[in-house]
Amino acid sequence: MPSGQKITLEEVARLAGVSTSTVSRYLSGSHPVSEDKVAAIEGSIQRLNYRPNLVARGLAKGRTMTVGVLTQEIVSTFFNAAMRGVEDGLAGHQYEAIYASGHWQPEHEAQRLNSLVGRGVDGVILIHPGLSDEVLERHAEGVPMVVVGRKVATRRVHSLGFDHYQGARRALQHLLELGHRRIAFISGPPGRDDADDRLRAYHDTLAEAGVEPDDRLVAAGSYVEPGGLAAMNVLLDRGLPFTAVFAANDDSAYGAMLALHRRRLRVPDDISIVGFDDVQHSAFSLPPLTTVRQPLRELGREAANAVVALIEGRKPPLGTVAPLELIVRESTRALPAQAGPAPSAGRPARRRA
Amino acid sequence: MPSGQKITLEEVARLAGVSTSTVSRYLSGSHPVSEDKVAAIEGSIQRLNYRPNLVARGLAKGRTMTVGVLTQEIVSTFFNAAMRGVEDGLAGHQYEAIYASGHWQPEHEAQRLNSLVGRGVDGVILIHPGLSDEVLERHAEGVPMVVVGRKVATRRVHSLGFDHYQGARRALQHLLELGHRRIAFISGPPGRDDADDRLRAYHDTLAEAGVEPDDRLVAAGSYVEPGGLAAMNVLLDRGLPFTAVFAANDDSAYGAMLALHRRRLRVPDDISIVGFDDVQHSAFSLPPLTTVRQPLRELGREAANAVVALIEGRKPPLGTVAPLELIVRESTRALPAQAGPAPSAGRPARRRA
DNA sequence: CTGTTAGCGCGTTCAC
DNA sequence: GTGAACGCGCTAACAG
Repeated sequence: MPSGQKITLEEVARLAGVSTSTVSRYLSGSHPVSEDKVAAIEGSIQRLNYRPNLVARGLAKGRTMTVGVLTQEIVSTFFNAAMRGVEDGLAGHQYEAIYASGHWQPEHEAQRLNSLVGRGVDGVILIHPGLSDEVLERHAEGVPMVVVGRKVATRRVHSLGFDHYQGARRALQHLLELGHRRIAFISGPPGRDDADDRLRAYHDTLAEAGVEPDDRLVAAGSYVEPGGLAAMNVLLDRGLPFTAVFAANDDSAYGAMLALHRRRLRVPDDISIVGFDDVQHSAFSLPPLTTVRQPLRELGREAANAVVALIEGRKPPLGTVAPLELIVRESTRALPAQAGPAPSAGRPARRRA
Repeated sequence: MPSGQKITLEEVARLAGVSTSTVSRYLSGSHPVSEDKVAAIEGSIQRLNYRPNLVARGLAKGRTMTVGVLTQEIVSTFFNAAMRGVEDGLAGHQYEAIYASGHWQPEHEAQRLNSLVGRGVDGVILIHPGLSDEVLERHAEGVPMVVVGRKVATRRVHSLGFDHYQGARRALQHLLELGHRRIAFISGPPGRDDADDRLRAYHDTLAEAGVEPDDRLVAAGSYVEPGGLAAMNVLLDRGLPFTAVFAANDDSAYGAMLALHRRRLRVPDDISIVGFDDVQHSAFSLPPLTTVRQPLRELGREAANAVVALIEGRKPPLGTVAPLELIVRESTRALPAQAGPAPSAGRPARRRA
């Protein structure tokens, strides 16, 4: 009795002694169906182990009840947190997500986007897209679109994101409050909004605190561990003293911490370090990392609600995006006020032998 | 001239002055089409910015050129490595992947699987499924199915996986070669094949080396950091000396390392530790973790090739799955042969104050 | 409430 | 080579 596979609505109808429309109506609940027919239909469905063909349904209705989610990398704890949020959010409604990734290549990304649309998704969510605003705008003509992680200067695409500038300021203020003055910065890939925002916050916050900026305290990272490691080495090799580092993201911080470890510098005893993102691992690194938490899952959830709203013709609730929060753990500590109360000169970091 | 959205094959045909069949043939390349018509069609497609409706195509052909990938968590560096491999592998053929996750709940998993099939995927890849062999077998009647990470005792579903037993043995041998004898083990969730294999390897390998097993040196972890942390605390609290720990996976190792750190025990000076998985972060932990690498991406690629073969009626190439490899980094070190050459008694770990 | 008739957009015979 | 039908499985508009 285990079914082969392809049972159609028609067979169910025949066995139940009704028309296909009746079965269809029963399935969708769009119109009332008499008690006895319902019973017959349910029995029929059971015996045949019928499962509706979503493809056919999609063609007929013009809607597939799916939304496409396009990220840069499926393989990334970072993106995934957002994806998980999208899953959560969609589950509440009747939609399902189908994912695709652009692998940081705009052309590939565009192609995947086309594929998603061709596949009939009712809406799309782009997480940190690399495509230009114009390209996005054009595509948005065809499907409801919401962009996560970047402001898109275009109505017609709904964009959602955090205030990285404020988040970064919190990190810097924390360091400042701990008495640090010589604070280095490991940047993210230049050109990306979020990376630029964090850099800007670095400059502004220090300036406001009366710390004169020193570009030699800034090194370029790449948002991944090897970049953080290299950047820290550059910083150390320049020979300028500093007592704390703000890394543009957690992964960079990990790379930097390894570089420090290699030179026998300890965190936070010799150098304090704060990251950005609060990826899953950050609560368990050695030492646990002080960082700025991005509630990505929540953001993903918001995004899901927004697309669904867009799809159903409502206007998406304006971003109630939570503010970025500083999570203080153990990679930062107050600068011992040993060399007098002078706040303008931190204790220089020890250099390698 | 930017299109609204829904241009159909028919419109393309009309504008090109040919029939829909001709356009269809041009698109699929199934039959030759005359030069001039080709030109007209191409022009028409360009001007209209036509994109085929994959849903309709799927209905008509009965194939959607997609394979469903079902994992436990989208949000997991571990699963994702395999997913990335699947993406790679599928890219080579014409297929695309659509993902879904079961969140460790078999019912949910079954439901998602149904949804994938209903959505018309031509095949499915299940990564570490929680569903029983019987359930899998039943579903496999409908779609080509390949299971990754678990042996399914059933023809009809093709399963692919690593030899965790051998991998774990390598880890233990490494520790043994370094002179360790008192080796603790932090297990994974009991009942899972891979976890059980690793535990078995622990017992066997030590026994073969003439080390008498001591169950008090085994603590239950859960494959996630908090579990590793708790397990290590249990181990330490038991008061038995040990000089090395084998953690059933990297995340457990991280938790364990944090526990050690809290008690001022250093890795590898006081305790050596080896993990399992080699997740991305492991090359950058402090210290970088010695671990057993699972080439998941390769495995994912194999899985992709296997489904495609199954779908196209060929028989999948028998698993050429690479052996697990030990990656020696800095979390393990030779036991200083201080207390004489006696190999049967390691230096006890210091206990907390 | 329910059966009948049309399509949804595209692939695929079948004749020409 | 090419066009005219028909059908994939299901929903929707139209009569009863």
